[in-house]
Amino acid sequence: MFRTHYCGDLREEHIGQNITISGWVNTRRDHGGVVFFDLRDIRGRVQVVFRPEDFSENQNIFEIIKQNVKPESVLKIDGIVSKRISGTENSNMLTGKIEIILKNIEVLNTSKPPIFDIEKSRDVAEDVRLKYRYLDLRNPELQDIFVKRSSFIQAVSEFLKNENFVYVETPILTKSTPEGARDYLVPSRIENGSFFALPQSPQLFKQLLMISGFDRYYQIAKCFRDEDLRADRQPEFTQLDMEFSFVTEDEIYDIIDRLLKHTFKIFGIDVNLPIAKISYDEAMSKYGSDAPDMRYELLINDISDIFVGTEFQVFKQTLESNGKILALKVDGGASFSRKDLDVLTEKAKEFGAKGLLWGKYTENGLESPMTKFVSQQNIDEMIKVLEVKKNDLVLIISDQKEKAQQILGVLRKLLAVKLDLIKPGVYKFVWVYDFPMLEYDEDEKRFNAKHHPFTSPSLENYGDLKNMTKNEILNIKSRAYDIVLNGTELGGGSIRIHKKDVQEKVFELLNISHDEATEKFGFLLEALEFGAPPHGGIALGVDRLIMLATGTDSIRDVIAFPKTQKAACLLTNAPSTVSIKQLRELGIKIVE
RNA sequence: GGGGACGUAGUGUAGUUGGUUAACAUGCGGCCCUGUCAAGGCCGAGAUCGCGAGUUCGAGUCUCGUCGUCCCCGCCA
Repeated sequence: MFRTHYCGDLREEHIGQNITISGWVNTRRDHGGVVFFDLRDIRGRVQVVFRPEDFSENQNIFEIIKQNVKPESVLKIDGIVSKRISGTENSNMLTGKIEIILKNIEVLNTSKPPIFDIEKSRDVAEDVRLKYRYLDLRNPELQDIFVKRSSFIQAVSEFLKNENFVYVETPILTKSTPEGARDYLVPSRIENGSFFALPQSPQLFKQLLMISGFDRYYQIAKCFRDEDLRADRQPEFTQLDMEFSFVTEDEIYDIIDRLLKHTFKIFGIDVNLPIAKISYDEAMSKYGSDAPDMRYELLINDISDIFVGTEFQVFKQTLESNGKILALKVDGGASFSRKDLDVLTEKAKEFGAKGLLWGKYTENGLESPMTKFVSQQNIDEMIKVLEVKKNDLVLIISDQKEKAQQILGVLRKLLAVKLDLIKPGVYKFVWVYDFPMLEYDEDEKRFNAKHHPFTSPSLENYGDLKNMTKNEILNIKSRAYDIVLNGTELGGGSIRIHKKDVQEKVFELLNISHDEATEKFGFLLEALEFGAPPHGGIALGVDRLIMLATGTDSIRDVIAFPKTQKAACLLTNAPSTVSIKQLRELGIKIVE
């Protein structure tokens, strides 16, 4: 038997017991006579004491202690749990009041010196960590994240079982639908020249499951998108995917609210219900983002009206081309240095701003590059409307509405960090609803679905699409919603289209021809004709959720074997070349 | 596709305006040490400064290229 207890579970209550533990040597403290070492397993670590006086009959053990009690070797220890000598307790360890008096030791395996210090692995360069990920994952902090991730999934299953959800697995080898993200493709051996695609989401399958009558479905679904990576984006990620029949938005909000409250307890986070709701338009105009961070105010203001009739060319041109003049008032920001303002300006330009206007309100009035061009009356009014106080800073972007909102949204986040407005341990959820159904792609000169093409429009009677103007079409809202946590989109969903004629009309709007729609989604359109129930659903990004809930800032910390920014696995060296034989079977030739 | 940061013993870092023996910590090896918990003390080994060109009497340091890791823009319905 390898163990009677886990190392990390031993406490004062076990004092006097003969126990057996197995684990890895964490640190060794050799005093020449008495030797201490910590043994570590998934539950924690405990101090083992080797007392030479106990082994005067057994010289062999001295050699074992010397040679094999080394970092990361794997030992089985028989011993007695003892209360530590008064004054030698370690309050930093959960097992710090006791220690194990070694009676017998068995070396289960040796270890080369680890590439890096396990307990400090998070300070090591990431490529080294990823190459030796199995060592990195011995770090208790990382293990804790994965244990919590596991508890989260278990709590989800428990909760959804009580709500009558059925767990169904959908295919990984599926059909390419080149809408949205780039697909990962898998060549077919049976039919050379044909390809499967890995799912970007189980979207269509879960809708089919609703048509099959499963009523409520969920899945912990692996999804794949062949797009460039970010700190919060991996090519392969996990979604908690759900779909409901006979459901309205409010019922979905309610279940997700309760699901989040239930599962966030695992992270020691209390979620206040109901979760707040904000319309897309309000989120954009106040927060400059469709994923507003509600942990701080710093709201965007529209000051266009003040400058109607101004001779200041920047504002004048914006207003003439139906743009907006938007402002952020930054409390105490007048103390920003020239360099601070340059950084903000650079950031604004990175996101497409033509420039960033600023004004510091000081003893001498407004100090700003625009005072030369704007009337004092306008400035006074702006100060009044924005309630600018002495020592405040005003940042102004004058541009097309959406762009100005987006840029100030970015600056808002930057300023919140700079001004330390974000208090640790605060978790603010918000639902965003009433999304526009479509957005216009300037490059391709066509409409794209903002959510996806199966999202129900919110208008019951959206009339003859052919007679609608571009602006009217852009004003159609969809029955889509996102759940946002601390300024990060955790997930999104929608009430789907369950009528064939509506789905066809939407395809038409998206400039997807009848033939194309039949080719790509014919199976769905046909299924909609066989009694598809009204349905809707949502998917939550599990990796992002765990990332936020555990306070890590990289998605790679919550994925056991993540990919690098070039989508490679440094541990296995994937992707890699394959044999000519494999390629021949697939009918694939590599072009140089 | 684009912008930026970084790359020096196993690991984490320092290395001045280019100057001859590349430093420190930790880890590793040896010895000493009976209450430590990042144990301590002494000794020792360990680096073609990511790779390749170039400038120079001389390059870790400057230039160009290249590879890799990270952050961001585009992209991610």
